[in-house]
Amino acid sequence: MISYAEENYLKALFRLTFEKGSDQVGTNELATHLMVKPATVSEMIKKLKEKSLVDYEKYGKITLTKKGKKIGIDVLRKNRLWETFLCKKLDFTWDEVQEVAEHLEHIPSLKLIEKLDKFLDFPAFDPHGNPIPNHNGEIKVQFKKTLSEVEVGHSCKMVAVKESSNSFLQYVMNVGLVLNNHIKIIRKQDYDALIDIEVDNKISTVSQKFAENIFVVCNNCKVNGACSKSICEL
Amino acid sequence: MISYAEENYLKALFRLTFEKGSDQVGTNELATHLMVKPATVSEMIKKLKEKSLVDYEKYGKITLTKKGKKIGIDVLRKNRLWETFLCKKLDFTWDEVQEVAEHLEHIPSLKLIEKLDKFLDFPAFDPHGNPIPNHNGEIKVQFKKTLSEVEVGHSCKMVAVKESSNSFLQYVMNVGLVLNNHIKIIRKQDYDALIDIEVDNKISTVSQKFAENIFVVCNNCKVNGACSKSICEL
DNA sequence: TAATAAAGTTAGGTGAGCCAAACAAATAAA
DNA sequence: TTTATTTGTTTGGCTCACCTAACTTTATTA
Repeated sequence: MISYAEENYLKALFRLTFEKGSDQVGTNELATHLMVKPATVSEMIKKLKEKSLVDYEKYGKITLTKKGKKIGIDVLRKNRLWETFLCKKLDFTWDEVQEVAEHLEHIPSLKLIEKLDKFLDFPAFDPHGNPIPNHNGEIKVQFKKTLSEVEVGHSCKMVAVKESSNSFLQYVMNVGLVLNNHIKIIRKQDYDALIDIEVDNKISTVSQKFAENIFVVCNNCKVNGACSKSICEL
Repeated sequence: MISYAEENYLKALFRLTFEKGSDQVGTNELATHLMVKPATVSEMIKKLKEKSLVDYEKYGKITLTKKGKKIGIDVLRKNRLWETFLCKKLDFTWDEVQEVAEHLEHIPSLKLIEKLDKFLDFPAFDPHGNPIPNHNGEIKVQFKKTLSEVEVGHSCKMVAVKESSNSFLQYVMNVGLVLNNHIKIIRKQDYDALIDIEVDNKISTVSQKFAENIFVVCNNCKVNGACSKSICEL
């Protein structure tokens, strides 16, 4: 049996490794992410190792085993399906869903999540634009970059947000940005790194920090020859 | 802050008092209902008393305070709304919902439950025919009796089930009984208390025990002059 | 390379919620 | 009314997931 806490550790480990592109996670890093103390992580990792959910040697790095990774992905899948449900069916705004989904993701029922997936018509992306793992644990990956990387004069489409804090999400809404909006880079200020963007014929000025947290796919500048999707298998 | 366990105690206390029609609950009785040991109940009741959620004197009976009752009703409301959701939207059968709803009922978000209520179009009864408290904690009560009380020759309509065990619910389905089905009492066997009932022109034989767990409203025999509904206020 | 900083571990402690076993009170039966 | 039974309480102990404080190892930098 996997507890709520263990599920959270496995989800966090998967997210950290997936987003970094490296499967090496330190205990302090994990502690920060989970908002617990490093001592607590040391203990928990010991337990997860005994259950063969992570590989770990003292003073080394944590890596998920296949079994642990599967559970982490499943929790992430549940999280994102519930977020989608809250937005699409219950009219939550996207800054309201995270807190509730953190709880819903731990409801233990395979049938529930499969039925929910069907009810939502098998969505591939959640309200923040993040990919939703399918029931096999496969994840569609977009060749996205951050808004800050797009060159002046080029256009792009917002496909996801990197941060998920309420304050950031509310800020994004205030700028008038919505998922799939087209954005044109009008100007970049060398001096203070401010960026002028055009959305719906309206020009706004945003900071570098802001732009680093907006994911886009770019029309002019293909990555790897295409902006399409690939699959990240378990 | 109210924990999952505390919520379960308050829900159980409310259900026991509501179904018995008395607000006196013993610790052993509660322990049985919650499937924990009496020692555990004694401890927990001490805590609930400190939080002013129950009234209790040593070796006496437990009664809910107004505050405790409200929480109990709210948990029951969540439970029944989620059950309705699972049946109506996710195509769960009514014997599958209880287990999952036991978890969903503890998701802490007022907004969630109000939006869910609206999404389901403010249902007054759950898939088992049990009343769903509204957002003020008011409960519609039907003047129902058990199938076993209906006289031979009389007809009635099934409005709820008393038991909620999987085996019983599956049995009910196998007999071909569905909520709101009309049932006619054909014969009662004095010797072994078996009852012949007619449903959809099909005659089945059921036991006394079975009939005691089926709630009906009766066409021929009015209770209190009517079969309509009243409101149980907080 | 030695000193310092950062990262990670261990030991001991906490509250929640459960248990078994021993005990005490209240109620029912002889 | 005395005994037996049921009901309820207390004590000490368990696991889980967290903590602080002290310590050790590894990495960095002077």
